[in-house]
Amino acid sequence: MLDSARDLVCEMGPHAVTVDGIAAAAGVGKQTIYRWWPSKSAVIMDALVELTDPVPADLPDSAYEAIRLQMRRVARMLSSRNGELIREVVADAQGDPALADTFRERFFAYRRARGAASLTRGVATGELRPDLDVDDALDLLYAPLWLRLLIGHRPVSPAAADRLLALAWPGLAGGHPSPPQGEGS
Amino acid sequence: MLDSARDLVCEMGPHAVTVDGIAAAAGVGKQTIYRWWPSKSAVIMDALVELTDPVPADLPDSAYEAIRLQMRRVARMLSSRNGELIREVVADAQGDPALADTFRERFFAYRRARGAASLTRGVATGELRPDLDVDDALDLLYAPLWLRLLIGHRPVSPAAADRLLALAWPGLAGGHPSPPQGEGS
DNA sequence: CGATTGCGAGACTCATGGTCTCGATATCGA
DNA sequence: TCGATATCGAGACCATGAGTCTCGCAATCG
Repeated sequence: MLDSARDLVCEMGPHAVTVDGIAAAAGVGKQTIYRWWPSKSAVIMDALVELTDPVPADLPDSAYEAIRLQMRRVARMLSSRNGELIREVVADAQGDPALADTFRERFFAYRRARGAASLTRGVATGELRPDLDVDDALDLLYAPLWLRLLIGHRPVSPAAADRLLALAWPGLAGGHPSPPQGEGS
Repeated sequence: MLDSARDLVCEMGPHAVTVDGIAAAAGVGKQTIYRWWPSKSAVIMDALVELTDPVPADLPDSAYEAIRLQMRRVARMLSSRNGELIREVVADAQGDPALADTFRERFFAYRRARGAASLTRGVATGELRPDLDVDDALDLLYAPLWLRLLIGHRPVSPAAADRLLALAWPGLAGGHPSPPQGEGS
């Protein structure tokens, strides 16, 4: 039933999702939904967490290629119908701190950890600069994709992922570690 | 009155803003609000556009410093109360394409153009690589700040802006233009 | 075969965006 | 000065959708 709810949520558009709609589509009573989930947002959250694809497992040895693959995967996910779910949850999370926490902990952080692993490995193998701040690097690489989903100013595509990685890479790999004139205020 | 509405919107939290609330706080009737704006979201949009700070005008000659200053300014804005307005608008924009368009055109693109100018100038002066894709670079630099506002996984601070710029800089300035093994699929 | 429980269905409450109406006030013309 | 008209605050009203309560049916259990 959790599955059926998830699928049925995906059926409809991003904002056309109502609890009545979910209940009707799933062939259950609204009360039954509220028996398991505390709120509509929680349902969508669970649908989101459900679709967490199984670990990709076999990543290339090259950190660059591994990260590229992960970025492409994220781009694909964000541009799929699942992206609509994410937009919905993120929208609801503004002004609902509890939901925001849940989203960060159960979805965002999980994916982020996977990306962090590749970066950490890259640091270990020397492909990435030893003093790399992994969190900053993750933001640099993935935030553009996420923002494109949320703002819609540009398309989220695997090609965009490739370009962004290529653009950011020298900084991550360890070109001259310090820019022009240092960075203190 | 447009101003008063803006201020009063800022008074309240991000999601605690209701049209009745705005009307009451502004000391006007709801109808009067709907005389000027088509929807609640439009009111907040206008409040947002209103606070577009006047052009900073004097930027340092160094592209790096100019961009750094702009990023810090954005970080400050996003972490101010105006950030709350933005969160509200972006949230509403999910599932309201018309509002999303308006936001992109009247707020996002405007700010983006300012950032693009600095980048373009940096390309002209040779500080940035000649083949730089300005749009990609803008995403790389600013998206992390925006995403931190919207997801809240990390704080939006001027220090973060500095770190992100420093991290991205080698790629923008023109370290080895192509990463390890090209970038074709 | 009867009692109890589970659940679909849908009525109900409440909040909020958006519309309609009224009455007071302020302006304009005579 | 006085009446007509327009403006606007106030708030009633409607629609929608989240979340709760109630009912009745049916399946299970004793």
